[in-house]
Amino acid sequence: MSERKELPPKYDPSGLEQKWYPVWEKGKFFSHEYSLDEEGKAAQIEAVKTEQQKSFSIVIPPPNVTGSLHLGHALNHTIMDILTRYHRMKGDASIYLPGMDHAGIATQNVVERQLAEQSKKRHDFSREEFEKKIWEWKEKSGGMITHQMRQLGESVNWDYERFTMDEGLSAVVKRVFVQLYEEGLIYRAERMINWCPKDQTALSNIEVEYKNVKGKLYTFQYPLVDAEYEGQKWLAVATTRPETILGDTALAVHPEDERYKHLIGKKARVPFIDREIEVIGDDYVDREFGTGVVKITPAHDLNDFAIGQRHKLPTIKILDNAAKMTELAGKFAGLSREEARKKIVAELEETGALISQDDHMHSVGHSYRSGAVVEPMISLQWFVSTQPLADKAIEVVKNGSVEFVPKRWENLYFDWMYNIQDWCISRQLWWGHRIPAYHCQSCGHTEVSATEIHSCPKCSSQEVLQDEDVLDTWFSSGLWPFSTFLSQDPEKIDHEWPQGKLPQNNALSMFYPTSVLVTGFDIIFFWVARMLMMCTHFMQDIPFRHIYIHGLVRDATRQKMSKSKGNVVNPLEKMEEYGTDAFRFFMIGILPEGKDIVYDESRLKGYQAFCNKIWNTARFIWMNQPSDYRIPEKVPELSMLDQWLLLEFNAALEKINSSLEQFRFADYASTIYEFLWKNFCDHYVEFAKTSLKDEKLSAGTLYTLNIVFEKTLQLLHPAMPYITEELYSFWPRKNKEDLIVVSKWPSAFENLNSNALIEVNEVNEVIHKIRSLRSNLSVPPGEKLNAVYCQNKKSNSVETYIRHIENIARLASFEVKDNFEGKGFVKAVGESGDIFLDVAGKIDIEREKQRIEKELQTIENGIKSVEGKLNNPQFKDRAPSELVAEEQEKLNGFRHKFEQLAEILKAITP
RNA sequence: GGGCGAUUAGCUCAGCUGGUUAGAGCACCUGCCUUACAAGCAGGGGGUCACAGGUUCGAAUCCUGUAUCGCCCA
Repeated sequence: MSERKELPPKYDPSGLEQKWYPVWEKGKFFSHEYSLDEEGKAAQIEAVKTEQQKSFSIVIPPPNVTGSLHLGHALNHTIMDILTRYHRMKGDASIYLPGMDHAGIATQNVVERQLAEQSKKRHDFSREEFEKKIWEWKEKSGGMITHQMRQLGESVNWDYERFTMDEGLSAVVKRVFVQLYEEGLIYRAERMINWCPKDQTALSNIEVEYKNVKGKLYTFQYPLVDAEYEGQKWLAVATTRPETILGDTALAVHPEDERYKHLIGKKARVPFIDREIEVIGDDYVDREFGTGVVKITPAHDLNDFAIGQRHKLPTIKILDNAAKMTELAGKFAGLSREEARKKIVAELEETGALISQDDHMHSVGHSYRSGAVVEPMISLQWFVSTQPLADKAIEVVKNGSVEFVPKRWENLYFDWMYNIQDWCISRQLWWGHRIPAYHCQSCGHTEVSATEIHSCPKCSSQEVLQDEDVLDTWFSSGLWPFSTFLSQDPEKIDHEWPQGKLPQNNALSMFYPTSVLVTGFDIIFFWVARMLMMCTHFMQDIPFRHIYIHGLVRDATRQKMSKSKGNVVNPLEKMEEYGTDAFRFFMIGILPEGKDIVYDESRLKGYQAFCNKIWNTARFIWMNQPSDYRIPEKVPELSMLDQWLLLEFNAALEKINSSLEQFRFADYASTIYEFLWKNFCDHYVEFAKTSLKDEKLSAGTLYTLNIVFEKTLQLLHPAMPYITEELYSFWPRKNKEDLIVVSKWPSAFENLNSNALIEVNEVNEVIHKIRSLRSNLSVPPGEKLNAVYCQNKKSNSVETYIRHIENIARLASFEVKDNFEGKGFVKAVGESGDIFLDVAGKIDIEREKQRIEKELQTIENGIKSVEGKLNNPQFKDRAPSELVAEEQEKLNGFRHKFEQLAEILKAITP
């Protein structure tokens, strides 16, 4: 007899992660270069997929290198890993590609803060020195996320790990920039942009978050020159930003505003500054707002800028890059915007020019990264001309090449795409991809080139300097779905691209387009839109087939989780507390369809209990079979009970397959939860306790227990990788050395008798009815009763499984008879027959009466509802005839049951 | 102001193409330490499907309106 290792008696998740992850990683089982051979054995194959093989690919939405995984990531990553593990087991050439983006501002901030601790600043170093410091930091501390990803069990291919600043990806960025420039889709110009005074850089529109802020609406006198309004020499003007008065270049009124239209063309004088400006008419002005007169500061307000352009107004820049007042602000020069506002309001008040100041809620732009109030400014920056790119990106979603799941997120996408504005891509940072443009100091020519330039191609001057700015991080993230694969061969990029040919390689042809992008809706503009624009343009093909959008994880009170609120949950802590498997299952188990997710830890506890249940199920099987047991190659004879479980397994498998194909993860989780707990444990294992003692049944039972449990582990594996790998290693299957991670996804059992479902359901009903009666009548659990069963329709199972019923329902005897009358028996009416239970002297008649009355009520409701339908002549005419027949059948059933129950009620009433 | 979504049991949610006596998990109540599991087993209670109309033989499901809540854009 061969020795077998002992299955530990208690489920203990700790240690499973450390045990299995290195095995998977070192064995390269996450690599598509591993696949299954014909016998289902893991084998190494070439890195080229076979003809028949499908491919499945996911590139990670690159997390920020300074970050760590929060619950949102944990959810996101669990979903991606489930999909990848599922497709890998199905035999698809699968890759889940990991990596991070360089997060320009955030990373630079981290290192600047470190320098600040040593009382140093970025500018104390050269650009090269500073970049070197960031790389050092990245090597040392940037690995937080990869550590967490291993803990979470993510089956990513680490050989393909990418970073947006890698050599290969940087080469792609350069080539892309040059090509877009040559196509006229990148330009440099002075435009109104969003400026973050704290980080001292331009931002794109979507990096600005508008928040409603309590401010004040100041109304003050604006002096008129050679004009009057209602006998006064001034106009009342309202503003939320009095400090911008100094940069005013016009006053504006609505051209049809009867109050003011006669003033159009007249002059006003800017307070504090001796400058005359004109009163103009523009229908942008809202007559209802404030006094109906607005001041126009084209240099510091987006709308004012637009008006300024229409009316050819000068722009006067009164704020500098640090949001301090410039020389043009006269005596206020050097003050911050906040100080200047205070002073100006105070002076207006002193001179009596301030009419009122009222509390006012208004929307103010803040930098998404620093939180500072963003200053709209005119500035020389680089832009992507997005319209032509957006047209293609809209088209591929319109024509169904790319599908959002759930579909309605398309609306948000289209809405944004249709109103897209040019994208400001230059950032005044040192960390990022430096713009490959060179400015000649002598002739002013700008040359854009992927290779370094040392002399001006126009005037041959040697004084050529590379542009100081770097590109928006999302410029490189937008290329991620193909740059990650293309960067396999950095040399190819430089050799082949300049010849006008987009380089190809194996990885690209195998994995592009990727299968699905998994992300939160808040990121649709950041990644989804940009990836679609850039990839569709450069690859002439979509970046991904599906975009699966999930909600945000909120706390139990539906608040967004944030550090400042202190309600963040650290996924790593929860994984340690409950086990990674329970945590992962929890993440998808609570995932509603297209809604935000409410974090409810009691569910997590519940899934830990589920892990325990899985473990104990394994132990039950383990303890009830010989130590040298092997699942036989030849299928033994299977009873109806066995076939019932196999049929239930098939049903669960089908539901699981379709759930995963349709990204319905909560359905996947609940299907397997229910199958294992209810069908397998509560019903089949209970039957098995009797079957195993029966010589005729035991072989089939052992086979069924083992084969179904093994396959159930496989179905569970994508969601719960660790416990399934651990238990699989104990399982008495054919190829003992194989790992579940590369095992073959189950297919349905064949050649089954579908009557098993009906027959075993009948057995289950009989058991349930007896138990229910016992409980309702308060029969003590130890009391063994006699029972008789009269079937409506003859079937074999009930008679075959008398012993099972006796054991499970705790009966002294269970007999099947054609008809039965007996004193002291209580009768229960079931769908498939009547049950008589001998409870002479043991029952509580009142309770039983109440129970029956209640049941009568339910049936009566049913009868009424069906009768209503059948008595309606229109129903009979218009409803499909099968349905009418079905309803008639139902009614007969109800009536029969009703009569019988009424009879029982009469019989037990003294 | 424009758009999107939600409202089903105490809580979190299923219910997909209209046909159930409206479901699940957790919570709750009752009984049980029955040698796989008390992180368990068995039994049970609990809902006018937000409201009002409409379409239909038939509505939780489709349409219109109202209310409340949430999100996005301005």
